[in-house]
Amino acid sequence: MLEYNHCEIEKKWRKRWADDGTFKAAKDYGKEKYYCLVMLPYPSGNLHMGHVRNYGIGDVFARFHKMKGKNVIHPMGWDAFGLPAENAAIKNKIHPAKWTKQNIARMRQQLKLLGLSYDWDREIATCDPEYYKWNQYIFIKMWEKGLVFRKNANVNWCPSCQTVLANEQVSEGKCWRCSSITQQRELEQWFIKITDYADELLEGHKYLKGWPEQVLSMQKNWIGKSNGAEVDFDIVEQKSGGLLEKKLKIFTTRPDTLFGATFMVVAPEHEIIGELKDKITNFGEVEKYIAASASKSNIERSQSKEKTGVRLEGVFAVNPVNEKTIPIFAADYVLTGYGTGAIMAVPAHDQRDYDFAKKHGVEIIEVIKGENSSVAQKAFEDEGVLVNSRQFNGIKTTDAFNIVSRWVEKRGFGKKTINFKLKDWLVSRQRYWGTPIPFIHCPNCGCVPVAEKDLPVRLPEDAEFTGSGESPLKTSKNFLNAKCPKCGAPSQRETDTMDTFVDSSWYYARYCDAKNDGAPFSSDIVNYWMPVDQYVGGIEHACMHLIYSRFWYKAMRDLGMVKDGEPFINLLTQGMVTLGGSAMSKSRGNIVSPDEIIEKYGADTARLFILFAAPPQKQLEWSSDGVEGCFRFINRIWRLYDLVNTKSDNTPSEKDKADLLRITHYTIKKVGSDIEKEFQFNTAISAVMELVNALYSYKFHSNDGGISKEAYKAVILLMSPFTPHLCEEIWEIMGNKSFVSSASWPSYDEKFIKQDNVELPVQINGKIRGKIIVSADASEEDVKNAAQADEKISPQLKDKRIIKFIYVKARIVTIVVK
RNA sequence: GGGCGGAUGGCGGAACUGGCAGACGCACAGGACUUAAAAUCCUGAGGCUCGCAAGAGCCGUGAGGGUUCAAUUCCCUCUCCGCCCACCA
Repeated sequence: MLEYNHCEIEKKWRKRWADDGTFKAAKDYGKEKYYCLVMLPYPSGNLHMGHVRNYGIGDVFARFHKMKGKNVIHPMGWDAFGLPAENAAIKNKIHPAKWTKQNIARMRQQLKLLGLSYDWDREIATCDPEYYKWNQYIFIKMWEKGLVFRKNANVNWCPSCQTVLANEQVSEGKCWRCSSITQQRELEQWFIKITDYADELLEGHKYLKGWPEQVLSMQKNWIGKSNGAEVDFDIVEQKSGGLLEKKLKIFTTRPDTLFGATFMVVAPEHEIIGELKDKITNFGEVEKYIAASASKSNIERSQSKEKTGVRLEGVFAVNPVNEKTIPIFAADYVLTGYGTGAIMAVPAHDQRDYDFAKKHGVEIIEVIKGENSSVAQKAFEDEGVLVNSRQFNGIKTTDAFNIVSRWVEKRGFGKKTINFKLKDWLVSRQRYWGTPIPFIHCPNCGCVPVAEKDLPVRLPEDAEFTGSGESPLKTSKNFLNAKCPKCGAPSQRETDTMDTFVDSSWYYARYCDAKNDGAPFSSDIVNYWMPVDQYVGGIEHACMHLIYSRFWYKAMRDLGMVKDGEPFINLLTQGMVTLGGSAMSKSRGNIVSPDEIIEKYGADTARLFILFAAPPQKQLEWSSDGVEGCFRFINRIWRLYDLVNTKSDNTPSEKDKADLLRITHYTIKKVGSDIEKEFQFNTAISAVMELVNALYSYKFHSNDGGISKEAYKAVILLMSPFTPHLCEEIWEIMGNKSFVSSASWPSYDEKFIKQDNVELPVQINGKIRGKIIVSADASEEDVKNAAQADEKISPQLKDKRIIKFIYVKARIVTIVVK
């Protein structure tokens, strides 16, 4: 056979696969399906080793299950909207669409070089109107269902550029372009009511059996369900002593500590401060504090050790359980976005309240007593028994939660309630390169959705990208001016665009029916392919993308578009490929491109190497050490063809043949289970290496009745998901007319794997003292006799008494002596 | 501060459910082939001590303790590293 020429071989099979349509998903909806999905890339411009790993892993699953006889769908597309394109437009005066299309062309080329088994007919780019039309369509459907609403929210604002900045464009509180100090500014924004699904998102975890525990736990924290109570506190004016109509509603997870509430804290943004303006005697001071905390970034606010705050003089709250009047503070350690934005402070049993109370000289009352507990130095946050709590004294904290909240509820000043950390999804962006939100603002009718027949609302091509002033969409008169769909009055279009997480929340469904121009997809087709059988992507998407998608799918179900509620049944979160400790990314500038390796060694080597280097879930610090080893292994497989077909004068014994048969069948079993169950591609590959090593040391290739030829055939089949071009070439040389990619995965027979005799280590008092060979199904008595008779073991037992004899079947013999 | 992971030779990593730690590969060393080199094939190897050698003994999975005939694996305490969240009441 000729020398292994990766260039020619890989080129040849890329073309053959494309011409043949080998990887097109069949429209045979009666067949068992397998949906293999990899997270679609952002077209940053260049593939890096992290991509190779991600798509290499996906490709192994897709190819493996195709060989297992399933109808596989394995699509690819581009998450093509987003900020970098717009930044490039501002910096380099290139239109975002052009920049994005160039990048896609380049990266598609690189992906194709890797020989990934995609059905390219289903390729999508989220920036195409044919795709984002359906973002708009579904968005309007959600709006009709009451899932979309508008309210005010803060954005980062650069006063010098007069523009809204993304978090990413703000570093250390300064604008990325002009370094001005940024401000917070309130704008009316679009939201999606993901909180309606908070409970279901949590409950749905029980269906996600194939998800890593780590991701489920991260999502659980993110959704952050907590049981507690809302309690109303009356407010009195100090001067008149009169009760005000206004009440202060707080959320607490510790209603059992109500008697220990000695002050109240509201977030600086809390509306009650304005409402009590006339009653607060130090309002000037309070305003100053509010302004000071507004200028702090969230990070500053959260990192400050010091608990700052200001007392609202002239008003008091009344603790409803004991009618005590207690002071009210405004302090920025309380967040406006969580609960009611106000808390009752129980300094004895919450460290943050304790610190604040010490600083501002507020009373600390102990209401929970634990064993040797004391609140002299710090808060006591553990469980205990209620004290100083009137009729509840002596009750355990574990019971008190319910007892106290029921009592509060009966008395009418509060109720049990559930709170989530999960907030509604702010989906509007004041940017150009995203899906236009399809609404029109009419002076008569208000905010009106664009009629379905007029979708998509296309991005205008004449927008200007200066980086300053309002959103580029506002610079296009053609875009901006429109007629009201209801009354026809001259109106203006909404100029906000959608968060790109919208695009990636349902792309997997579009892949199933990617060319549909009458609907986002046909429900029947999606219901055949979905849910995704194996999703592969980075752990960094554990919370945002993987929660938004789950939500979106449930919302589509409630819109009658799909039948189930969970889009991804199994999830593999692959570890990042890092360089210098951080993930490869264009913005960090630590990209290692696969180009050089592909050119020098070929795509098969690149794929094999990244999968062999570590198990898929593990973080991997990049190093090219070992690439040569993988290339060598590929060459070893290549040359093995000649060796296996070489005439030999040696005749194998029955044992030689049985040994080769055993390792062959064992390897088939091992590789299949490593791919399917363990996700351990590195050990799957090393198992094949061992089989190849065994074939090299085997001396009877032509005289064994075809056993070694079968073993070699197994090597080619088992390696084909990892190094497909190489295996196709050898498969053809072996005389096969069809593709190895479409061949059946080999099967194994346990009867060949089972060994007649096993070697057992013999331990005496915890030390290995010898080895014996016994029949695999020998009885404990037989093993004991064999061990005692062994020439190395028997001297060790002399003059000793055997206390214990343990035989772990086919593993180890342990003797304990005295 | 909270949550979730992780730590094994010079390096990447392996070890089923508590059962021979270091599979497989890299790097390294020696040998064969070669005028020579590359490539290839074969062999060796965790550390320490003793021994010319065959071999023998001891130590060894981040540190310390525990359970067990037996611990990389289970329990307790601690250190370091990574990721996510971050004053969540």
